[in-house]
Amino acid sequence: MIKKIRNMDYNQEECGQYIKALEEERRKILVFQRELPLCLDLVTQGAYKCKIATIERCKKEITETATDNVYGQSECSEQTTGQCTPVLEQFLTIKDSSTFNEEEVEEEFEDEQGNHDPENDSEDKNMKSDWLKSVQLWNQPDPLLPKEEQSQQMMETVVKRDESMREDAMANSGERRRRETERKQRRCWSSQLHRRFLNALHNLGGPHVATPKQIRELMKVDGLTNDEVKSHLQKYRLHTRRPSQTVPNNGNSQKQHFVVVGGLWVPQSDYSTGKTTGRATTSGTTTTTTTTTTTGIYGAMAAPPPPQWPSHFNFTPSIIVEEGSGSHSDEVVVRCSSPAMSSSTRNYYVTKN
DNA sequence: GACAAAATAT
DNA sequence: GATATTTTGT
Repeated sequence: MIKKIRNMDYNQEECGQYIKALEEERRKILVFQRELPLCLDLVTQGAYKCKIATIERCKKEITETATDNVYGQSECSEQTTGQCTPVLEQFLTIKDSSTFNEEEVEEEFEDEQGNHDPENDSEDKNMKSDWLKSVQLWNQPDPLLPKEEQSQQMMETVVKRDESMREDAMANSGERRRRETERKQRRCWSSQLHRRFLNALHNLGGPHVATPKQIRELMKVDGLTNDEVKSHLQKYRLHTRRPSQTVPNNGNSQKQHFVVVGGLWVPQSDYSTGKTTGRATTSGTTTTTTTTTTTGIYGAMAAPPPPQWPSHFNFTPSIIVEEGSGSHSDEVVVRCSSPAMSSSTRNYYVTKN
């Protein structure tokens, strides 16, 4: 008897381990459920069937044990039930664990999504029962139907189930993707930050020589990422690139004018107002194109800036002053906390002098 | 809807 | 790292 129970426990343990392993694999595959829906299906089924098998075996064993007890009497009536109870518990927990694991997986999603809608629970359960129903349909085809139709039905069920699973997987992965690819908060390039950027750019020999990484390192701004610098640099390069002749700038006295200082576009107002100190001397790359008159300004420039770009910045001489100063403060880092503040430079490139 | 900035993908 | 594309805010 005890031997029997031990044997049973052993089998359960063995099967439990197997289930555990299957579920582990299932969890792993779940990550690739979109690519491997069938694998997931197989593993899930494997675990499920294994559980069912264990449950059935346990039932059988229990029945046998009960029968033994009834007829074999005394021996271990209390002990046996005492030992059988955990089996029952295990039986229950197995079932629980089967549902639990699905829920666990879902919880993982929910955790990632961060929003768990309790109203959907009933729906989930319905869906689960549907899933189980389909399994049942699978295993127990309508006895009234002829064989071909049964197999047809089975196939349909399989296909349907496959499709629904794939759809689920798609939906989940889509949801997951949406979560994963949630956009980071926009970085606002304050004038100060941009100044640092320009400064670094200048130190590195101009926008076409400097690399994002170098720039970032030179800027020494906490939390600033390569990507951000890269993006900014791209925009900068784009805007400082030689534009196609037709700059709708002519006669627009509203627009600010710019000059090239050391390969950097600087508003003429800043550069020509005598604010520019000390610069002009450094590296060989420094080509100070002196300012011209308001009208001829772009003619002297290698690449006139687009009407919009730097006009939002105040290219103050502090570009040079900050040079080499190892100090960096977080104050230059501005995160657009509210949507209203984000995006347009019109709003957030404010001079902080 | 156009546009620009910033983020993200290739 | 450079460039293209997408998303986002105005």
